[in-house]
Amino acid sequence: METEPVDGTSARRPRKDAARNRAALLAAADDLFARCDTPGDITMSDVAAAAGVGKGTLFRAFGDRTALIAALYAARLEPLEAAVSHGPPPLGPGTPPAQRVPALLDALLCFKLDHRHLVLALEGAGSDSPYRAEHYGRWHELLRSALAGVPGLADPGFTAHALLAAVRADLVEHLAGDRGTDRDELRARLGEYVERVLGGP
Amino acid sequence: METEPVDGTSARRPRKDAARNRAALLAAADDLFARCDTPGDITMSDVAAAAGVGKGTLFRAFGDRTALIAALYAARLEPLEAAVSHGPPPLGPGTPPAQRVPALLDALLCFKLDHRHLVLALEGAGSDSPYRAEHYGRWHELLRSALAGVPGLADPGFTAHALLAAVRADLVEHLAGDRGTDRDELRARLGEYVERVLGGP
DNA sequence: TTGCAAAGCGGACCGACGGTCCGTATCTTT
DNA sequence: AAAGATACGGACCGTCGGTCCGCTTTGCAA
Repeated sequence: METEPVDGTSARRPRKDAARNRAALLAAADDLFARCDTPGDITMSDVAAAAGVGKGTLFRAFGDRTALIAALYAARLEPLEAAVSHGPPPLGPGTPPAQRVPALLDALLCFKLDHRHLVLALEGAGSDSPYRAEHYGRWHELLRSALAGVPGLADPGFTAHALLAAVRADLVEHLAGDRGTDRDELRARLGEYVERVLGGP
Repeated sequence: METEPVDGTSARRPRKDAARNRAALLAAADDLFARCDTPGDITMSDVAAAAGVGKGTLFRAFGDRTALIAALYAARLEPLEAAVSHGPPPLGPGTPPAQRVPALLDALLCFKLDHRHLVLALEGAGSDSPYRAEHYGRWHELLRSALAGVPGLADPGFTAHALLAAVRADLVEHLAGDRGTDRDELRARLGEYVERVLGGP
């Protein structure tokens, strides 16, 4: 006898305490990463303790450290991804490349400025390169397709990689955090740079 | 009574066995990092064992893991740094920026292609960002000063950061290693990109 | 050549961390 | 209410970077 509901999602409703603990863990992790200087300073035990649960619960809920951070990251990134995939211009689809490319990069820069601790934690957590993360692939493809509409660009794929590299979390952290560059100044610098890549005046 | 020689260098000649062991350790580490898939797979004990010395010797000689890798890196980078600081054009000083900037970045790209394992090991080793490494500062300053001679560039400092980001080790690894992009094709793509940044209309 | 400190050696040892396990407690369903 | 399923939690484990200290080697000097 099959009690499984017919909708394709094979996910069963989590138990109430499980859901509550998961939320507590996310909140605790977010808070801890926000306060600390270096993401590496926060241990998994710290997170579990701060959430008031055992370590087993933490690992049961998320699997491993990387997945925990990825879950945090995904939650914060979701509004931006929504704005990009079905929001109004200049981020949403249907915007001419000459406006959309700078807008995308500016949004990404702002996101990294606003969530430095998270992005640093994510890039520092995985032992494997950030380029294998699924969300990088999405952003690259998005930027590549936008760049494809810019006249005179020989290789939108490489250009997309290079532009995304200019807003990498640790570079942003270096400029904004260590060297204390002002947020708006940084945005302006990036804007000038992007315009130059796109092709002048 | 002062037995210290008068020349300012307070470094005492290392003992013969120490020098031999240090060399053996460097060779062993280089070999191991070259063979492995992921730098993280090589432990300090592995290196010591491969060199035929104890772990204490390894840490006595280099201090910690990061320093070991940095020593390897510095040894390999030295010829390039020499070519840049007092070699002939197009790398050496006295080259017009329009030629020197592409040459520098191409040389850096080739270096990272040739020493992928080392650079990945270095960037992956330090828990702190690569931007705090001293050699990054040197390359940034070098590139910045070259870019200062390019007309119409609003902020050579940011541009230098952005261009250096385009040849970061893990991006190069992603393109050349994972996606299997051909070496010369990659160089060509980078060249086009750099020209575009340099040569706005 | 012999003596003797200083320098170096090496591997047992340590603390920390990510991750696992399983007896017990809690929830959900009938 | 009873039973089965699910989750809890913290003791536990393997590994790794790094330290410590008794023993050996080296190089200087008499």
